[in-house]
Amino acid sequence: MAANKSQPNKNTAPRVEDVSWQAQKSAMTRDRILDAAINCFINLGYTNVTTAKVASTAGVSRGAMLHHFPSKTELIQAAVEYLHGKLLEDYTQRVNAIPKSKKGKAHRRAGLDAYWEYLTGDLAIAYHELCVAGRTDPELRQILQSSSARFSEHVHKTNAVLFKEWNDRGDRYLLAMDVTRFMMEGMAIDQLTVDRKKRIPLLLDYLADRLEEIFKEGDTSAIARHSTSK
Amino acid sequence: MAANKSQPNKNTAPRVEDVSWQAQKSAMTRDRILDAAINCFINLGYTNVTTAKVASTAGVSRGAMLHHFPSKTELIQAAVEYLHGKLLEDYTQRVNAIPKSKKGKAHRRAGLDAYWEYLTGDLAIAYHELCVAGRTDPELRQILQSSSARFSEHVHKTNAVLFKEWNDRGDRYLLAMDVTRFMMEGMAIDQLTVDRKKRIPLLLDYLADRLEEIFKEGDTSAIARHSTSK
DNA sequence: TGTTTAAATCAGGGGAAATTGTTTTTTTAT
DNA sequence: ATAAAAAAACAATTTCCCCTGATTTAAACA
Repeated sequence: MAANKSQPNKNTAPRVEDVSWQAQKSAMTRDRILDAAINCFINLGYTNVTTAKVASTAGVSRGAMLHHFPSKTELIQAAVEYLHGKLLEDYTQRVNAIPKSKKGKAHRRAGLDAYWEYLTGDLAIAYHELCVAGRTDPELRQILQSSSARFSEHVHKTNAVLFKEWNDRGDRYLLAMDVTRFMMEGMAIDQLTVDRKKRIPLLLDYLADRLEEIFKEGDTSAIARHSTSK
Repeated sequence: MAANKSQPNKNTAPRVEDVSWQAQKSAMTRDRILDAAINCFINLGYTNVTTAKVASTAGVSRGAMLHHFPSKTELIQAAVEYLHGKLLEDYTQRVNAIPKSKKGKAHRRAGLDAYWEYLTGDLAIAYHELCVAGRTDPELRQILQSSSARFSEHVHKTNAVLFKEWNDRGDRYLLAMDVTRFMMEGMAIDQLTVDRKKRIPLLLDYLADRLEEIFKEGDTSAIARHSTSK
């Protein structure tokens, strides 16, 4: 579950330009620890995470962890950044897994489904929990803010690439992004409390149709109606 | 902010069938404590709430609180039920505050705004936090579940009365309810993290237009489009 | 190749802080 | 005067963070 990197092989003669074996191993346990921290977020919830739990989950001693993260704060900080990275990776991976054969409407619909899978995944749930906890935990809030700035930047760029066919649509693009995001986030959050799985596909269909409406070539009725009602 | 009940008046002669003054006073401090507990949820976050904090917030001693709630669990339990009551009251109050003069589209739009105010209010935010915490706290989860069953029942009935003009619309009614709820919940959650106030009215306008579309008399295109895409 | 050196890892514990439930004392109303 | 309610001090458990000393391992060098 933890690091799926290849084990450093003692028999391969390391060349001088290679990072030393020790450094490799060190980086590996560092990642093991961060993965363990994220798993603790997922399984225990942020408030129940202690350094001891993370260490035991990672399978390292607390003393060992201390070499990488001298204090709990630094551990959390690193874990949040690591989580941001994994979130981005998870998302782009799901989007990239969409068959290239899908075009137009089918492609957009597949994108919605991918986003849904992402949102209801463990990583996104844990991240949401962190945000909620940050409301009353100034230190965590600080960490999240400084880290999420870079994250948002990345997401924005990634989306601009993924949806380059639409991002010259200005307001429509922003509207579609927001509607999708908020509605699906709302659905995902609700999923935590009550099980309404049966209605999910129905609602995704509805949302997909609304997006088609927004992006319909030359049709400005949705926008027009919107701006007049304001 | 706490109890806005009238102080029990010593001069009013209590009749035999009246509850005794002591009982009144006792019930009053009970409510004070529960209000304090909810304020603690709001200000400290569920995980940071301790019995001592609640007592000091309520302005009573811990010993006094023990008379009403012998253990922390019982306090939380009572507070959750109390919160459910206040949520329902908050919501219906906002809806009832809509001027009777508003009809049709304007009425629906006012309903949306009222729901938005409710969702972004302290009570709803605290409740959401409880739900999130319940994911990894079995005891709290239990409490929420047993209490939310009754709550959902109430909400359902209340909505059926509030929106009696539409709840004979079957699927359309359910669709509108879900879309509204999820999109607005998503927006409200996001509000916790980043400040996107500028886009909120825009999105509420869009949502309002979609609801009008759903409820447009005789027009089945939205539903038709939806069910065919399934 | 044998030896040295420095880094990484491990095991355990100290000790402070916080929280909960109990018990005792004081107040208040009947 | 008495019984309920509130206050306050008490006790004991638990939790959790950080540090110290010992051990292993890799790399550096003669």
